[in-house]
Amino acid sequence: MTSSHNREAVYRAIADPTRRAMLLMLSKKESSATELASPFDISQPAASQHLRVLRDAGLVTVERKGRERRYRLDPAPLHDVHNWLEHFERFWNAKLDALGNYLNRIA
Amino acid sequence: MTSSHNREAVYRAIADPTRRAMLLMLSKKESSATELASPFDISQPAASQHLRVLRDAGLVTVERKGRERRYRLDPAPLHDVHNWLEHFERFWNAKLDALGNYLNRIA
DNA sequence: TTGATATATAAGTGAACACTTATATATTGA
DNA sequence: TCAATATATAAGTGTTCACTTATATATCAA
Repeated sequence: MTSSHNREAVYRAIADPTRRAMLLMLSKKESSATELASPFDISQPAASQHLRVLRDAGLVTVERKGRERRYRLDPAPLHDVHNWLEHFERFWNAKLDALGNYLNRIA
Repeated sequence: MTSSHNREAVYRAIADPTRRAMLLMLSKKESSATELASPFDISQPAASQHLRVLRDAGLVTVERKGRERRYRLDPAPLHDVHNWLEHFERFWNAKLDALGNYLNRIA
């Protein structure tokens, strides 16, 4: 169980606002497919397809529970994105520093 | 100049590996379009189109310099992505904590 | 001025995307 | 057993994407 997920798939998965919202919902509580679909004005299959993309990206796990599927967040793949972003962190820190300096100068 | 950039555009921009690599290049040094295109096995217009997407997302700025265009990173829009990711940070911290506990237990 | 260089835009193409309706499958409860 | 519920998959469609070649524009250098 190498937890090997396509690194590309994560970026693709979070590129869609509906899927990002679903992930946010799952960060609050695990949910059924129906619950995850309910806030969105899309058909049930459309929601199911979004959940599939999230599954393929390794961002959620599913467990059958009666006739429901309980979806649970697996945030691990998001770590890749976070790590990538860290390459840029010093830049916006620098910008904020520059702003801070400027504010100090005029204050 | 409200620096208002489409929030969606950022996620779309970083969804492509070539564009992510370009952003990484620009985090090292500002570069011309040709320099940015050179590592990739794509046509000059394809690279130019990628740069356009990055521009539209507000991730780069351009300055004409003779017959070159100097591209410079503007990491600000990435902050949105970073902020969004922070909703999940506690989860992977929790996971790492659990791992840490486990390691402590067996060590 | 003319040719080379740097870059962008236009137009076209195939693949991927997000969605739909229709249908299949499994589970529950009457 | 049968109808309702929960979900996934299949098939089709219009849009977006990443790419190509062709072309336009601006600058530089001879």
